[in-house]
Amino acid sequence: MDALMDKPASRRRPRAGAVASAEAGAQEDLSLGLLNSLVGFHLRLAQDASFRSYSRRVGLRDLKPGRFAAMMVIYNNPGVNQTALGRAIARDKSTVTPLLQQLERQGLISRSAQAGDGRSFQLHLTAAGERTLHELLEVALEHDRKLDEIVGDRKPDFIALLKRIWREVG
Amino acid sequence: MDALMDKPASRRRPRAGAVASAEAGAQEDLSLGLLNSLVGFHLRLAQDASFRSYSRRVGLRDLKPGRFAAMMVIYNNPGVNQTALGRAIARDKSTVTPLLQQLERQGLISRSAQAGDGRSFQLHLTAAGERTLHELLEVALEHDRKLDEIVGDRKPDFIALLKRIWREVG
DNA sequence: TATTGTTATACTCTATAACTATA
DNA sequence: TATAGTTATAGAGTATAACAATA
Repeated sequence: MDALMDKPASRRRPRAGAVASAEAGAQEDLSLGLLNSLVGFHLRLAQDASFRSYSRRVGLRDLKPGRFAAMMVIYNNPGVNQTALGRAIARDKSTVTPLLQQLERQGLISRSAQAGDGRSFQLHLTAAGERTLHELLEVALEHDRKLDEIVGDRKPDFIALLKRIWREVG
Repeated sequence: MDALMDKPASRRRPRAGAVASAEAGAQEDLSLGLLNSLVGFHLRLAQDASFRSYSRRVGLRDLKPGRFAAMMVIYNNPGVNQTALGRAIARDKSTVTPLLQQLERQGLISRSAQAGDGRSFQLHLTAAGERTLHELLEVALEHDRKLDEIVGDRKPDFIALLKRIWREVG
């Protein structure tokens, strides 16, 4: 198993400061070793970069990815309840509650009692919510267009892989 | 732009409870609409799933992905300083500090003053650190093997895409 | 008993800004 | 002035567990 621990021999004990003094663009200068071949590591960095980029774009108009996803699901599944929504976006119901409370306070969604079941709410977007979603969608698509440029025609394949990871690794 | 907002007509106003009553495996039952074609959304879910899976595996032995990545970089770049390390793993130096303090307290890394520059530390793994990294690496590889199964021979391509996202979208 | 939603609580990760000490 | 590292602080996001109302 020691092959796992191999690192470039020339790096074993570099003269002091050789690596440490690399300043700008350091991430290219540093060796990542095996880290470089781990899907999980790159998944983390890519997601991180994508998230930050989206946040920057959407920044002024407030609203974060989690809320955007929630609104999309409500839009596409009017009347859905909180628990099912949570499952759809892979978040616990206790995470969903404050999210929806905020959206409701902002007048973007409505929560109405369900006829048959007194425990659930039916979730709907308000007119204002649809307008907001519309704007957010444009920002999201603009952001994703940037990703599209990178992914190109491998996009369907790429998304299929990400879906399988989500479903099979979780 | 209204094509953006299209949703399945049959879902426009489902009879009450139709969607909300879907319980197990709800994420397949709910329509994600355009969300489904956004790279960013799937990136988020896939990363999330991968992270949770890794945490579960490594759980008992403590230590999270961020720390693992830091140890890998130190291992592969002995003598690196904290700022450069931060850049390599895409984290601010103020995020790196407590991380390294903990690793030092646990005897996994050493921080020694640098000859030429009194401001920097040189980071090295201790013998215990190398042993721990070795174990963690096995867990990480085991985890990544699961991802490998999914990605298959598209792995180089897949990683290349993730890297480009990280570098170009950030 | 099981489920929906709420709350209390706590934890992890992260960054910004202000600081010290060096350069 | 500029850089390395630390600290104080704050904020996002999340989950677990206990709970009330309802099924």
